[in-house]
Amino acid sequence: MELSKNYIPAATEEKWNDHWQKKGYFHSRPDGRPSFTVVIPPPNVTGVLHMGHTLNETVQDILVRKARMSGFNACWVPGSDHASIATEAKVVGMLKERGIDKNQLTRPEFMEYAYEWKDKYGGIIYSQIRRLGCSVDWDRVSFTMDKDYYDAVIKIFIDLFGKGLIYRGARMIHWDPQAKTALSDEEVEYRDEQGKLYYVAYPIVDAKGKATGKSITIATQRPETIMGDTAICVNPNDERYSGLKGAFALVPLVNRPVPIIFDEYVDPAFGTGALKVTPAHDINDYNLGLKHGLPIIDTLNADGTLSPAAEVFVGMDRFTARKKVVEQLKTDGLLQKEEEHLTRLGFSQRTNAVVEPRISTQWFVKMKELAEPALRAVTEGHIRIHPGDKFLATYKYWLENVKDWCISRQLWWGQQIPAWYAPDGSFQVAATRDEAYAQFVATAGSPVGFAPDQLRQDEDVLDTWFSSWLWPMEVFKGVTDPGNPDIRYYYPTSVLVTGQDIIFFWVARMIMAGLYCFPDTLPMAERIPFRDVYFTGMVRDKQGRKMSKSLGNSPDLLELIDKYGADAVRFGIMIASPAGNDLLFDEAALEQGRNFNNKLWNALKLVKSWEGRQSPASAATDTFAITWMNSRIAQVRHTIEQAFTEFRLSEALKTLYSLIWDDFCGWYLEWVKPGFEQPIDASIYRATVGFFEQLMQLLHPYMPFVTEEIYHLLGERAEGDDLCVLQFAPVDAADAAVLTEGRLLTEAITALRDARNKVQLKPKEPVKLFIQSESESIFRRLQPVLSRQVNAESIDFVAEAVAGSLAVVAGKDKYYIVTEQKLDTGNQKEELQKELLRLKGFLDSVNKKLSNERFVQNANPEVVGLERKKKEDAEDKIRTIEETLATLN
RNA sequence: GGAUCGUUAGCUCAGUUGGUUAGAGUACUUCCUUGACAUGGAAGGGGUCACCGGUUCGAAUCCUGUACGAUCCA
Repeated sequence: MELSKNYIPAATEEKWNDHWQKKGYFHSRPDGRPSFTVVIPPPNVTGVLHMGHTLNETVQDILVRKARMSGFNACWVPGSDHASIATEAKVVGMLKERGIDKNQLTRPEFMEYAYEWKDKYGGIIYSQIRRLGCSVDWDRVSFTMDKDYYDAVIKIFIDLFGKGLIYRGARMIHWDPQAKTALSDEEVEYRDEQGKLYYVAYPIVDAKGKATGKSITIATQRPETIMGDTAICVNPNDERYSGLKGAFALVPLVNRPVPIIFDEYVDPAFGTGALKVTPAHDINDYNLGLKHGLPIIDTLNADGTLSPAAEVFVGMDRFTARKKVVEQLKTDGLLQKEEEHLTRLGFSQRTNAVVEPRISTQWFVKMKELAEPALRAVTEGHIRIHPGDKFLATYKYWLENVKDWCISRQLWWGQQIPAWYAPDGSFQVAATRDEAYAQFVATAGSPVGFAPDQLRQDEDVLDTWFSSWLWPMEVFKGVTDPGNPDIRYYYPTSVLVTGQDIIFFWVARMIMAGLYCFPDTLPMAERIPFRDVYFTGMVRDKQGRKMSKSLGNSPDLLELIDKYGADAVRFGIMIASPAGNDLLFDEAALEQGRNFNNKLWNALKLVKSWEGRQSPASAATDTFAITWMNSRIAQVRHTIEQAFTEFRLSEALKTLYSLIWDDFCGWYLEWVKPGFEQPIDASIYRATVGFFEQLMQLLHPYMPFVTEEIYHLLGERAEGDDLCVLQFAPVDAADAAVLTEGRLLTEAITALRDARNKVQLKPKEPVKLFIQSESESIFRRLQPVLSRQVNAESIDFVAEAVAGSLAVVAGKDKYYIVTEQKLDTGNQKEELQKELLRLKGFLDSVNKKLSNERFVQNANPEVVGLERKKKEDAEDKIRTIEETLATLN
């Protein structure tokens, strides 16, 4: 078969995806093997995979494929979440384009459109996961709005409510005026914005409302909330205002007298030291209001326009109203000055609207009781956070300071809250209307004065995270069908791979939910949702900026795969991705991946070209290359195994890359390569194919397509003999002596090539080589390889310098190159003298250490021994160079 | 403002409990196109490990502080 000049990924990727799937390799069902379970962090249905996902999915696939090839029953569950705010916004947008107003639709009608949207766009994510080569179990795709999943969410809600862990109440919450819904604390992103501080004078009046002619000046960033003021507050220790006890201030624009109150909360140094108190629109003011018994005047509507309570500018948007209020204050002569002010504003994570603090009746989860065991699960080591517990402190801090979780959202796309209201406003929590009615009857103890169909279900839905926190359990039906064979086999899952940005949103809450769902009679180790959490870093662009839609700096995954191939994309993102650190995404890394594919491909071409010209195996064949390659592979496999246990996947890949490129392609293949059109010994050919297969197997988790392709091209495979399920052989022990000899050989080759290079001796020009060494017997074994690698037509061993030769020193050995070419050897002496100087400096430093009594006394005996060895080596090398220099004079 | 982490070659990063005069990749320089691969080969140059001080026989590594940067939280 003719192999193409370069590797063409597109030709193989689809083929192997189909093959693996047809074979059902990625489908898992419980059996006698240990399980290795991973649940995908569900990307939401609205989106496409960005580079952050790509990194996450690649890491998971590497772990899963490695486990699948290592005796585990690997199960990777794919899925997506319904992303209630984001999806609803998209659906509303779609409706708008069709000229439909959401408010004119019934809830079921809206849901129909939402599902239509989900069916159309929800699949994009899955096709991308497939293109990337992810070995997920497609028979287990889960979605947070699936029937069972929906039921699970409702069940947990009812359960938590029954235990008093969910309550309904009026609190100050974060309000998204664009999506017109409440948000949890975590859904608010704070950013610094340049704003203005307005200094406004409030006339002072006495208790009877009579003007005193004086005024008090406050500084505010939000003049549009002035109409909601119900007090002015100053610090009791602030002497400037001590005369105002019992006085009142007149709120501008609405002329309402409000009391002047005193509280140490106020910072006298900020602004004027006087604070306007607007309990309806600021969390701190709200708390002040509670403390001082102030009335609450809510001057904003749900959509962020001014409400009738504002009295002025009613119906106007809050930001327009701000300008209008400022104008009016100017007209009234109450605006004293404006100054620039840097302020931190909260934005809705989903709609980017400026969030309003708002008092609202919502549903909350009590977090304290859930947080305590979740904290213990980590601090007691049942769950390990990687890398290096970098996030342990963050995790602890959040759990120790956690506030109640607002879980109701004023949306339709999501699980509708199972609370049923009677006409009098009282409610029962139950899965169905009938159950709720029965509960009303049971609670009343007598017939109630209304019919079941008069019950009204709560209009609101639950926060998406209130469904995704059940993910590791419910993808195996652990909530709706507890104790089923799947949940018993796959739970706890093995490792969770995710971004550090959702440590609170998701990771912490999953741990809470996992511990809550299983009875605490079970040991904690069986209740936790996963044993290891691996946080990947953030993917940034070349300049270190976050990748974001607004910057447009996030590349399109499918385009990258088209351009470089899925394997190269996986390689590029992994090689640049030190454990847990942010990675600067640069297409140059993908190029490196593509080049690596090509290198593998060309090595394949070379090996395949030998297939047809094997000569019968002969015992006399030199096998140093084979012994050495064997040991190198064993050595690297140890390193890789160790790296995997520590989730240092990038490092493992680097090691493997170097083993394949440098050792296998760079050295080994050159060492066993037959001469032009010469036959190759059959045993060497077989060994070479065997090494190649092993290397492809090791690389497979990282680059599944090209390795599977090469594995099949290397030889005829029986049905079902596929790399992706080929089990790893036990790791051999590496032979240290052979590795040392290998180093001696490669160092000799490099030194001799360097010497040739420096005297402009063409590679094609053959030389006679003489070696003066105490390791003669080793060199005799290495002779065939060495002579070919440095183009020596003969190698002889000598006891002293060869006259008229080019002398080369490498380590403790001396080499003499003899050629008929006229050589300019002028630099040779200088080079040696430079090296001599370096070595002498080194020897000095070693001697200094060894002559220091305290070092010899205090240091570890092994370390002292090492220093003595260094001293001897350095002295040997110095002697070698000096002897050589002497012959040059 | 608080907390956490970081600062090593032009760039991106390794450097595991302190112990060879600090390593990769990439970029750069020189040479090499006939037989796997120029998406390549052979070789080379490049770092007082942010800064100050301390602990130690010995510090990129441990400690105090400074500067700068990042992230999270308020």
